[in-house]
Amino acid sequence: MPLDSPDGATMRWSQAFIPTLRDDPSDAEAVSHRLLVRAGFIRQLMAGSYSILPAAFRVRAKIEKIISEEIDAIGGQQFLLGALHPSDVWRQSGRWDVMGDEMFRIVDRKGADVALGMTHEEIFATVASELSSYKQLPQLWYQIQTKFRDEPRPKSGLLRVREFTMKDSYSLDIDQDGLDKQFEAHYGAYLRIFARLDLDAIPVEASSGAMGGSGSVEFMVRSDAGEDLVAHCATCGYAANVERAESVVPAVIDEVGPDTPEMFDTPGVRTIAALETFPGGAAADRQIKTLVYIADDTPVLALVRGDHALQEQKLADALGVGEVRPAQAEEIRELLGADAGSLGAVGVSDVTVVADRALQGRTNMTTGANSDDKHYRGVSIKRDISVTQWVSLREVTAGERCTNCSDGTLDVFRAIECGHIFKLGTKYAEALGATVLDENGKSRPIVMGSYGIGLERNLAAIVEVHHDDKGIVWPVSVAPWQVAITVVQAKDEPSQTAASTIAGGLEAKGWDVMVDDRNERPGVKFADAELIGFPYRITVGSRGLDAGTVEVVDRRSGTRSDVALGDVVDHVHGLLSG
RNA sequence: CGGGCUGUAGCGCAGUUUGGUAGCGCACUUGGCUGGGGGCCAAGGGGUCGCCGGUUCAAAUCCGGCCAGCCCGACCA
Repeated sequence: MPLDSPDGATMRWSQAFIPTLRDDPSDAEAVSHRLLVRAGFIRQLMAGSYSILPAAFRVRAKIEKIISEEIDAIGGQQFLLGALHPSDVWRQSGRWDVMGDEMFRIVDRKGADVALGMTHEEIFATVASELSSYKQLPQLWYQIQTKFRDEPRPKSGLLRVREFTMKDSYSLDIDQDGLDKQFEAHYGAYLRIFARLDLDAIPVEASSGAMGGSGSVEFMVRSDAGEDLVAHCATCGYAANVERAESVVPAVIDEVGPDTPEMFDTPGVRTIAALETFPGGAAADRQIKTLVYIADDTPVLALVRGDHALQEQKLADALGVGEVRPAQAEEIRELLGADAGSLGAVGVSDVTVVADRALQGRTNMTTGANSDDKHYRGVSIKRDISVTQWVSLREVTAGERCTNCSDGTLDVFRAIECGHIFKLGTKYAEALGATVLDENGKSRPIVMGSYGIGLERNLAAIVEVHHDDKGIVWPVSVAPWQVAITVVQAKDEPSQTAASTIAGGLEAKGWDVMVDDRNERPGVKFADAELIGFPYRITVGSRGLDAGTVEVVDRRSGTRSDVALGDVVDHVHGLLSG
């Protein structure tokens, strides 16, 4: 029996609302967006908000069921919290300001600030304040509920929206050890969920970003429609978001250089590349790139090798701030007295200088002199620059050596973030007063973790991964209907009768069946079935019935086989169960 | 928020340069012929041309403002 749908059901296409389109929608770029609209699963209401039509609702319901089964299996208790949040809990955690424009805010009739929930740490922590003893821990709480985020740029259909459903769970423990255990439990549950969704999700090290906390793993599904970049080593399996990824940087052998830096004229030179070709300049890997960023209103200098790119999230993480932004031209001039293109950190004090480790110990380097059209050569970093903090700041690129194993190289590819798990720690419990007494009668904040999966994004990711030039190819586990029965001649009574009999047999075995009884041309029905992506299709026509057979088509492989009418239910049941 | 582009029937589009009262394909309705890969014939229905204002005898078309959507970038638990 199929676990996913113990109660099979039959739908007649002539009664169904599945508005398929003959042409691709003009505004859809991503494959999943194009196919989900065209196959009649979704319609856009506004930017970042979609109507889920019946076929998509069925898929979403199956995804939801798989997720809740796996979270229940690790001890989850399901809740349903409000989507409307009072501002004060967000103020208590400090995120009322941090979230900025991404939070939808409304004012109620009394003039009070209210938010539409974008995540629920604050609310679960509020509920958790009723816990009073360590004996009540651990707890694992979750819900499946709508989140609202006013994304600056919704895109790619269901992949990036402003209103979506998320399964978010929260672990509550007395200590870090308990958190680690629940984190591991989620890690396993997530791998099982993605396996059942037929998504090849790679767990990767990630930045915790504005969530805070110590540990963070993203589950990434490789796809060109993805918005994240993942560095992956096929040899050892190392995988990390480029926001965190590291790689081996071959050492550059420097000359010792002069005793002090030498300033020299570089008229018109404003870029690393220009200085490479300038007489008396230097190769990019012998230059120091100096970037000015603003972190929490404070300027900082970020130093990377001339041929390396700064990873902004790494800088933000190093500084312990939510985000950093490049300084404006005026801010740069005010700070260093020169324009971008002639900047350097030599002799700079009173400013935080964060440098990439690839620069450690380098000598005889070239960098800007904080005076337009002038650079220094012969810069020895240890001697000439006061570095506040040495960290990894550079963004890895494909083809570089893996840091985790001796002989692997890194591949960098786009991926969809299908799930994300965080070790939050005590931040929210402390802010909202969720404390319990430990065995010594001492009050301690609850240690929390939070774990999210976006339902519609996963639905879209499945389409991104499972489709061909004819349409979607749903995995059996989440197909809106696992079988379509195409009645070739709708007016042929024996065909309709045979289709109903087969549908009844499959339904009794727990499968969801769509009978295409529409009075359409066969070609239309075949094309629609392929577009929508039923895993198996049975063709019932007078030609076959005369010989006592129907045709079974496997959507994925395209394999067709004639099966005796009396055997087809068992045959297809076998295919679906295998 | 910067850059690019687009709003005309349910969907895909033409018409805008050069102002003259809206058109094509698909879809839809009715009837008929068909019937194993988007078939054919005939007759129909459907549009405040994104919105507001202006110019003009006359605006889808020209001018001004606004709104919405898409793509790239910034941004993004």
